[in-house]
Amino acid sequence: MHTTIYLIEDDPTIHNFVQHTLLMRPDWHLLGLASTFAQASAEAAAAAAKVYLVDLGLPDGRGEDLLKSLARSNPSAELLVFTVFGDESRLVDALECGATGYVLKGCSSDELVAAIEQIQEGGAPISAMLARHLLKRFRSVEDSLPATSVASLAESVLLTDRESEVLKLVARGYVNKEIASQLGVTPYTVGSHIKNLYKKLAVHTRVQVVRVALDRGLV
Amino acid sequence: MHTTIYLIEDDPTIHNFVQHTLLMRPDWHLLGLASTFAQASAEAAAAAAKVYLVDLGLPDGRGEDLLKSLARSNPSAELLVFTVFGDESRLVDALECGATGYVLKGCSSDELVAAIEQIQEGGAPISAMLARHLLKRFRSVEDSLPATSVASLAESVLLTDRESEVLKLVARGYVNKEIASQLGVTPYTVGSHIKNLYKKLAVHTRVQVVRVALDRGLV
DNA sequence: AGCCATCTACCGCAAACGCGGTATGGTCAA
DNA sequence: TTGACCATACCGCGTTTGCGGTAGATGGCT
Repeated sequence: MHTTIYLIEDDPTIHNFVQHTLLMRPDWHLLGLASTFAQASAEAAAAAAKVYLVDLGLPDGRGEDLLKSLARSNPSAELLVFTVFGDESRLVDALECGATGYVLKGCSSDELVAAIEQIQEGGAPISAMLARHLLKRFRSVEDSLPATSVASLAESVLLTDRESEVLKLVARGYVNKEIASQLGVTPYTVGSHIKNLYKKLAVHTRVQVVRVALDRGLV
Repeated sequence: MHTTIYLIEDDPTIHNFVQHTLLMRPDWHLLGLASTFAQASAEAAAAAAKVYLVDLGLPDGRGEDLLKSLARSNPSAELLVFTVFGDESRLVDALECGATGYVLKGCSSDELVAAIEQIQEGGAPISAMLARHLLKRFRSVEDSLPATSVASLAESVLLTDRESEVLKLVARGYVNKEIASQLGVTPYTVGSHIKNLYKKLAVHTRVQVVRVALDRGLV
């Protein structure tokens, strides 16, 4: 079935992931892409896609506001939110703003495809993934062995020992210099670990790291 | 009883608070004061005070390290930690480093005096205050009517509506610009509220704000 | 009417952070 | 032995924070 998709997302990693995923479904077409709130405001509605993938964490505006205006201007479109572990509170806001489902950053390509299919069929890809999310907390690791054909972001949510350690200290409120002296390394190194944590967790600030840490029971 | 005290703390608000408090006990003498880790390392041990009040959040070093060295150099001294709501995790570290008690930032002068008395008598002012801390969560406000003669920090932990709102949003991971557009004010205003929050809560970073928000069940 | 708390807004400055790099050495498995 | 992964360390650059001010507008309380 001929489905058109529009992506609103600032993170290039996600761009690649989505484009990669769409290779699995040649009948789906990525109509366009906006990297900023401004661009999305100007172009997204006119694209008239059937499915909008909307990131909440744009650099220059709130994804929630985009959802609201898209819900008004394109009432027949399906709005799918791109979100992260630990964003439940923002998510409910987003659902109130017109989203009918969400996709976790860190999901596999299969999951993204499934979510888009569900939403096309009138479903709301919410509870299934939320269940999956809750499940993840009570499960250690092994279940997602190399079964996915496309490089997924899911693989990158496995943190190294050092990263977990740094994550814990960040969540406790230490600044980089303190963490460094506590671990006996330089602040540069701590910065590197945090940088990698951000990539893996798809977050951009330390407070968001705290929320992930809470989700994982590391505090 | 002639007691000598040495204060290690960078926050001038706390300096004033302690000096004010010591007016209540003319027989107690503030031997000296260090505002930085460096100064404390150089001068604190030589002061040979009976009681050391040590802040954990020095700008240029970890209070925990000071505790360790003081415990070695001045084994007969009593080490009292200055800490904040939400610092329980750091606190246990501190206790392992040689502290025998702690004082909450935000306590009243009476409480500080009581803690110092307790520690002098060989007690460990820990569980009593922890109990008090837990109690505070399940109690709304009225109990600390103008009974304390000295301006205490306790009065300042009462947040305004707007501040609570901002606190919640900070804890959810929003950056100032997002909070501003969400509340319909400028980022400057958000900055002002956060500035006041920091003063009231005696913290210095947003992650520490998250911990306070958790303590108060605001997330 | 005066006072005080609150919310708002702005400024400048220093520090910390976020993000893009690059690079080296160690370990471990293919 | 050749990758890979990891931990470490460093740099530059732009943005955001943290913190010190000041100040107008409002609304309530005395």
